[in-house]
Amino acid sequence: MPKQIPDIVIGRLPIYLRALLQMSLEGRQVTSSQELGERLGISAAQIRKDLSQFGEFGKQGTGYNIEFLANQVREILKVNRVWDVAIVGAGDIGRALAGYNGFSQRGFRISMIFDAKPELIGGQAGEFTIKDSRTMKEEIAAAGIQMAMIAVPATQAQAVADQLVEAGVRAILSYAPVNLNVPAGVRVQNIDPSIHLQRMTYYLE
Amino acid sequence: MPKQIPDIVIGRLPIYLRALLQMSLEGRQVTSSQELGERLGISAAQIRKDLSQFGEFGKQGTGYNIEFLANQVREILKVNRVWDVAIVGAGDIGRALAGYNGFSQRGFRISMIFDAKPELIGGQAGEFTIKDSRTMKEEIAAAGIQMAMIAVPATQAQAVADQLVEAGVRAILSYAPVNLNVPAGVRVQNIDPSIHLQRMTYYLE
DNA sequence: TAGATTGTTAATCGATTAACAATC
DNA sequence: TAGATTGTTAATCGATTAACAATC
Repeated sequence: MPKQIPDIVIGRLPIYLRALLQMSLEGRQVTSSQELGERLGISAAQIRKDLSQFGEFGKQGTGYNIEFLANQVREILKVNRVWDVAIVGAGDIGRALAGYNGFSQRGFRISMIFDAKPELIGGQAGEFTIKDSRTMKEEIAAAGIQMAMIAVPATQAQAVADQLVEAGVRAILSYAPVNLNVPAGVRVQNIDPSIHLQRMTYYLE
Repeated sequence: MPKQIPDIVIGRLPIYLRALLQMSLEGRQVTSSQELGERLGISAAQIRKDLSQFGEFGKQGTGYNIEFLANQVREILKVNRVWDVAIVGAGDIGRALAGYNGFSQRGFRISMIFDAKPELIGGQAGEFTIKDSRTMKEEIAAAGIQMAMIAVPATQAQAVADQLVEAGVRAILSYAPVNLNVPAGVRVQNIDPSIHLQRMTYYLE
């Protein structure tokens, strides 16, 4: 059995990766846990500890080669490959996601978009033709797609999630402002701007 | 000095509130820490512990009155009032946010939207006229706005954040895929779909 | 009353930090 | 070599859970 890595550590790796990519864009070759920590507001010790769960990626005295470390983190996170992602819902958010070109550099490729509204089906969203969500389950299953983003109204989200799970999806990023219940083995991440705003008002006057 | 509440507790309160609102919509009057916990995948003990940081909101033997508890949580989070929020960036995401009607029930009101592109300035985004971002700092300061959402390209985000801080904004929800550095006392939340997706691929095969 | 559920304490569990030998 | 920084251990800190008296 492989060593059990805390989920909170997994959650920080994408942040590290994003910072490494930015440093790389700035033309930097090498960094240190201290520098990375200062940029991210995370302690240097924590960064070293997190990375040490997976191997030894640095050199004493000099730090980490940025390109090398980025590749290692990509490998750990399994984003050194391309994941097909389905979008469900072709409203404002679904279309914004379909047109977003930031996914490809990060390991993802939008592969289908679905909606239930007859007036949207057959229309365009980014470079995709919007498909009928009645065919969703079989198309996703046939394509072997494991990841999906939900951008449908709150009232529809649970039903969509259920169908996605039946189709074999095991990772869901939901923009619907409701809690989704899924079986063990299926991961869910939520994006709800109101929730994020409400996390901050407590500290305001 | 008021008791110091862990940020992780504050982070769960909006989740509780959202679940309470949903129960309320379902016509329910009363719930228990156990029921709430089952819906959210959180232990009942944790919910009781979290709430007990702020007061005694339940009744032994019966549980919590949903409407009452929701109001208490709103008060704790300070979303029993309306917060004006500025949007910076009128691309796909900014316009989706400007047109989103879910904010008003959750304590927020979009009040302005800005962009730097001449061809967008003066145009419409939802019910708003897009303003010139050169006037952003003074308009936000004049209106006393404390919250903003950033929906500009990654390359612009830090400069925008700096201006927002200068204008008096103290809570920023950023959709730009970069880490923002802000002074102490300013809170930042990030929404980056790639980061959320990358948090899940580790668990896939 | 009997049953249910809270609020809270103490115990457990897990995450973060400090410190430093190893070494580039 | 001297200085810097890693990887790792042990100590600290903080969060979660279990358990139960209080009480509705």
